[in-house]
Amino acid sequence: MDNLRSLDLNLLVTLDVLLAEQNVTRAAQRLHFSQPAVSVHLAKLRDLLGDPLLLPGPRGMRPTARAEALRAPLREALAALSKAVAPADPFDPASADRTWRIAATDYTESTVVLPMLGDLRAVAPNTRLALVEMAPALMTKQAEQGDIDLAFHTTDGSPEGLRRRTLFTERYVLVGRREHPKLRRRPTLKQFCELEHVMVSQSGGFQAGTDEVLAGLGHARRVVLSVPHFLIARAAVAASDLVAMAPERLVRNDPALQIVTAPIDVPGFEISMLWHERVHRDPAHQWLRERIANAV
DNA sequence: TCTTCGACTGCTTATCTTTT
DNA sequence: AAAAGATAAGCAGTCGAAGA
Repeated sequence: MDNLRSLDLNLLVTLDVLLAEQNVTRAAQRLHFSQPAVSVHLAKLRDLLGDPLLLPGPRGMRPTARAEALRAPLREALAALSKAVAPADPFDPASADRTWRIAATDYTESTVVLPMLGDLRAVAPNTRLALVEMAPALMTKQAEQGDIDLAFHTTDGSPEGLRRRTLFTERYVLVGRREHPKLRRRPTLKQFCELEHVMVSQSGGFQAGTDEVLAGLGHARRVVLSVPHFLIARAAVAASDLVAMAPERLVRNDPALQIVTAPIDVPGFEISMLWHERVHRDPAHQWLRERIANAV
């Protein structure tokens, strides 16, 4: 590439037209330059390439052997460059064979990825999906390096420096197994506190938003199981008399579960999808993001 | 950090030179 | 003599260095 540093690539465009027209004046017209401008271009090209390139002959300007040898490769190179800087082709899901890498928790896998999976398989059958563990601290870097294409996170506390789009707002509901004897009707606050609860905490904690709300009301519940993932909480609830305050979308279509409105109002959360500026305008990424937004 | 100034570039028009 | 190419002069825009 070093031999290109001293070369104004526009001169090559002029040379290409000159070789086609074999006439400085006509080349100038095609390039929308004045004749002297193209004449100067030609002089520079002659100097640069150490060859007269075009010589006056019996019928206009005739290319030298060097110029003739340049004609085809120059054509090809300019066509390739032109293609490279052309607007990106629109994304064609039917023929695409790329792999998507998405950072998600088990909750967003269930509520965001699963609902769009069938659609994705049907519309883009040759693409692949890799779900990777969500690590908020690494997310921005992963997105920047292209290790992940997309991530999901609660809008509150989501990593800085990424583009985002809100997908939905989630609320908490009280959930227990179907036929749970204490959930035939909406429990009172006292009954709610007497139930045995399971909660989700990455760090094995026993305090969550629900407990803060209860504390504000002068109450406390009995959390007897703390698990790091939503899906195991759901499974535990389905298989026992434990109950949980769970995100509604995670439990609403599960026939093994009974959903009840809780006697307290626990603030929900908002889920956003996040992506890097680098892929913001990429047609393939735009397509995927739109697909996901529509599916939820 | 903003402004100014000079060098440089790439074009134009006008004109000269060369070729047919 | 006409057509085509080359050169000259001038103008506008850009860029980097220097100064406020």
